[in-house]
Amino acid sequence: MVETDKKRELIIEGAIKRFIHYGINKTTMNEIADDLSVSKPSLYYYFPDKSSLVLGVIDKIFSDYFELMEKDQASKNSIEECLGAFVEIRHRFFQKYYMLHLSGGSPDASLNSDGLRAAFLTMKAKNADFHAKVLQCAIDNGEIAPVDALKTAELYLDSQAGITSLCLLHGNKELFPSKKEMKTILEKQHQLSKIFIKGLK
Amino acid sequence: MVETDKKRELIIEGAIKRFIHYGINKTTMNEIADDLSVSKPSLYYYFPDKSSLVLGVIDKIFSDYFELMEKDQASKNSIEECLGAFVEIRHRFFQKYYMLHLSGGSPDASLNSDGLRAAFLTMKAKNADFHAKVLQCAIDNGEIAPVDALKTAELYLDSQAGITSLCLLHGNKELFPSKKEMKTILEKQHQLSKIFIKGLK
DNA sequence: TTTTTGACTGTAGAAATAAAAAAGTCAGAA
DNA sequence: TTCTGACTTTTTTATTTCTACAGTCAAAAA
Repeated sequence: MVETDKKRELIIEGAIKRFIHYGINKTTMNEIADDLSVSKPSLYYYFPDKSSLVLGVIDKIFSDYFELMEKDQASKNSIEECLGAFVEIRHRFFQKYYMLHLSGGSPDASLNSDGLRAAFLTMKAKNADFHAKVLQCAIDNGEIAPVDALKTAELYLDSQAGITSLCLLHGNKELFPSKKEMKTILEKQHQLSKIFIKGLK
Repeated sequence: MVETDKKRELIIEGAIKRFIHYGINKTTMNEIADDLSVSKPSLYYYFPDKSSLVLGVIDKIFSDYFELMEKDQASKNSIEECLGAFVEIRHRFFQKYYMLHLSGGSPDASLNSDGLRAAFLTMKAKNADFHAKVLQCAIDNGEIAPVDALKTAELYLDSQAGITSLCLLHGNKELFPSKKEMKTILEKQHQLSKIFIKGLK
């Protein structure tokens, strides 16, 4: 059974490589299989369908994300420092996995199955919980004034994601945002983040 | 010539009525003409093409918007009160003219001609200037700390528009946002607005 | 001269259809 | 238990046809 899990991981990693370059919809099960030098039915032996594979991919990516976030949190001592670092982490993940359209609703119909939508909402909730925890720490430390930590974390994340969503909407309609757009997003997120935290004091 | 301007206004108002219900793309020049009991070439006598008419419509709507904003500003004395009232005004306009997709980039290809895009950017800049003016007042009053008023106004408006953009992206994919979504947007905008202003003190 | 119109044209987008590609299955081999 | 070649079914894409709309014009009305 441990061998099976290993194979599953291998397939997920192979899928991610393709997804990063071509997106989910433009990657076929055959391509993933060929990359790994196995047949398509082998893939279907480990994953009942493509959606399940994508689900596995999303789980993997977010597990990496949360691991990184938690590791980074430990090394920071002020809430400003902490959230500033988080902006950077989110930005890196956003850039790396942009083709998977993991941020926000599905622009094209990449992830529109019920299962994927649900998984994505779970991750969003987990992210909100994580940020709420960080805010609660800051409240307990007296760094910021007492507020509903979860509600505030959700608003904070919405404001951050809103910036991204807005910039992409206005920006060039290429399939990939330009270097300059990316920089603008990052800067605005940092600025907004700073003002937001200050507004919580 | 004053008669001509009157006719133009009448056409614009007729066009707005149709646009509000069916959107720009699903409204034909013939329908607008029929509503006004004139022929299509009459419309083309006053407007060289449909884009020009849409441009006229946009000018009218934003002129109403800015008029209302300026009137409202006069009756408020704190920056919190002022921006809170502005959130409400923007929300009303957003709701009323939703079908024109005036907020953010063109979701479907409603306004994609160069001229319309330019007009829209002009309005956005005007709005930023207006909000910058309000912020500058607050700075001069000592209500908030000194900052680059224009840059801050732009960030503020982006954060507000970002909330809208994000909620619409996640929400139901009907052609019109639900009552509940609208309420959520408004609430989040108010909350974010309050924290933002507090963060500027 | 200014404004309006009926009758027209070319084009852009919708609808329909055909072709291609990809998801998913299965009997059987390793 | 894990894997495969050969297959079927569904989805996507490309192509064509058709329709409805934007925009024009010569001429009439004001």
